[in-house]
Amino acid sequence: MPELPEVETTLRGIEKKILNKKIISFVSREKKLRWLIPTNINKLVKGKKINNAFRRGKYIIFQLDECALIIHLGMSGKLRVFNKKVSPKKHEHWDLNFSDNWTLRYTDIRKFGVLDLTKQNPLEHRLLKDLGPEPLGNSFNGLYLFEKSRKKSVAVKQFIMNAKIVVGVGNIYANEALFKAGIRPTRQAGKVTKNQYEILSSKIIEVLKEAISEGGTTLKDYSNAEEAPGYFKKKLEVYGRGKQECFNCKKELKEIRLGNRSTVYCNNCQS
DNA sequence: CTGGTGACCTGGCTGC
DNA sequence: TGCAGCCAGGTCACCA
Repeated sequence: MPELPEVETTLRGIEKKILNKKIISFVSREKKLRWLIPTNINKLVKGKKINNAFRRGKYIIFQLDECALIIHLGMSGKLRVFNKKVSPKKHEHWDLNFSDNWTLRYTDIRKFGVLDLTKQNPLEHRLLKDLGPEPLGNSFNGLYLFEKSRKKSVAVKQFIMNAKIVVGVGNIYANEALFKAGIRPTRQAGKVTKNQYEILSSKIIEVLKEAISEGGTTLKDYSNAEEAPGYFKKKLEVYGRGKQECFNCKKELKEIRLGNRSTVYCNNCQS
């Protein structure tokens, strides 16, 4: 499901309902998502509160006293909050229950998501320690991409989707940003010029910010913490539009597979 | 090191 | 209607 804007939207939707409230229980109905869910979570979070909730890349982190929960939504994960008794349905894998009767519930059809607990600094966790800069942070820019990409033969689309280079750019927004920047996704990363990386970095930022302001992109089943869809889909220019006409030049958009991901671009507008 | 592929899961859609 | 095959917002593990 979710790229950075969807994770950000989810976090904004849940945080005010869960911060600084006493946790009465953690309940899991599934042993394993992408990896095993630690069996000691309830013991370690019960009676504590979430002091801080933040996003790093596509991970959501809840910082408690002496431990942190690390959450990733995978392809189909969702978090939502509610304050009435709702019995869990299929694929609703875990709940965090608070003393004021609010519940945070995780749903994930495909179980590619992650739930882990660490007593260390969560940013040093094995899944987080090698992540690249935040695209909406101040260390991300065209010069950074240019320098990181020298001598790399990988396609520029796979390059910007690599979380060790920059976090949060998934398939939808990679396609969109490359279209806006006029760069063909198949170009070797090391052959994209500094000037083009300046444009590309600003388009990545632009498309992510706009998607956040629209509440993310709902293709099939993404919904935020209040179960509302995102509206960015209406603004997609290439993703999901293979063989349709380019909004810019009216020629037919090409759809190929790159690194096993569907990739759409305009052969005329992107070079 | 790098790039490429398979793996993890479930469900929806397409086409025979 | 049935069923096989393909596809999906991610990303890690493993191979050459």
